[in-house]
Amino acid sequence: MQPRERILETAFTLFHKQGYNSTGINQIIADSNVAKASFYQHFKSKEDLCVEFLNKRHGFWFDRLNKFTSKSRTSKTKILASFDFLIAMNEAENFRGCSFLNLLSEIPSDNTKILNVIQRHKNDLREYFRKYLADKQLADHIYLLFESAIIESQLFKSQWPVTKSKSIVNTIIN
Amino acid sequence: MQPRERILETAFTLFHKQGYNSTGINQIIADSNVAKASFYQHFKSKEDLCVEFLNKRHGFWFDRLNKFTSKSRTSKTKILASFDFLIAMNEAENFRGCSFLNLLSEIPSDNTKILNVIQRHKNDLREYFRKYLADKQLADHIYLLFESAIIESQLFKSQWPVTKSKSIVNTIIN
DNA sequence: AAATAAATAGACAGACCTGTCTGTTTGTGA
DNA sequence: TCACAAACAGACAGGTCTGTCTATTTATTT
Repeated sequence: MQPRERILETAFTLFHKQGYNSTGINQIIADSNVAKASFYQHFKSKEDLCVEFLNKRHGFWFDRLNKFTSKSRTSKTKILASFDFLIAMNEAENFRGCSFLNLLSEIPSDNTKILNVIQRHKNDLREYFRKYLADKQLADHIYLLFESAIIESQLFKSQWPVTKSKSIVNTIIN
Repeated sequence: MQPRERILETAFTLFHKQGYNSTGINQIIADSNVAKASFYQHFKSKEDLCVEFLNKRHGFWFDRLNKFTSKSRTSKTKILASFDFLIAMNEAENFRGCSFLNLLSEIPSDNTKILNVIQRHKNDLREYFRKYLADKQLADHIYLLFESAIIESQLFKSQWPVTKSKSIVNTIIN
């Protein structure tokens, strides 16, 4: 594997596991067996790597979501399966929550470059629910419960917010 | 004002405005006109100060919430007013979101000391809604929408998630 | 085989951070 | 007035961080 990909792979793991500010360039290059000069040949700064990480995570996350829900046929079952996807992700990633929301709290609020990537990701998620539902109000309602499910399960290190959100969605959806 | 209080006052402002990791001890003591030795006489570490900051913020936040909703008489209007409180806070604090949720993303996930304080705060908020509603499922539903309203308005730097959540709550509440 | 590009190791600058320490000044109560 | 405690200023240790630099080695291409 090429150095650039090794770096992205390592950043993908470490940024999500440890957070952005707690992960230094030195650890990234050590773990990916790359020289520091090579790193700065491929990425002009740590912030640059962060943007690429978020883009990679964006693709990864939606791919997995779509794969996970692909078995479901109806809109309703697809949406309910999306909550099951959250449960699976919490399990697989030890309740580390959403990389995008975590970064939102880590960056200064005037960092528009990264903020834009985060907003784009969440807009796509909002659109994901709107795609399946004619009732846009209902779609937003579900989007808000979905976001809560993510952040609250991270906070309480428990699946109850997801299962509760899912059961609420099950009743409000027609 | 005594040094200890000056420190807490400064930390209260800076931690919320800049975040925990972006605020150094040196800035705190400079802004509060206190010697470094004095700081470490009152707080054994930065983490120690962080816990006290969260406790102060907890009291501050619930005080303001209760004051803001005190005019409302019924459970329903009190709950709806709680969302108006969020709007006012976003306005006053420039969409910086919830200090507790922000810290959740900043600390390593094994920091149980701070995590406990965060969980306690959110449990109290969950209890706040349960206090007004016999239907505990409904109370949790509102709690989840309330949390979404906080985090999403911070994310989009916009009040729409709050007004949308509020209007949803207005329809699901009896 | 020679030339060019890419990757390597790792020292270094310059700036931050937390926490400790020394020594001085101020304030208060006996 | 004397003693004691509290706050002061600020140097310092020891560690972190990002990003730059030199100099060497490996690959690839012509």
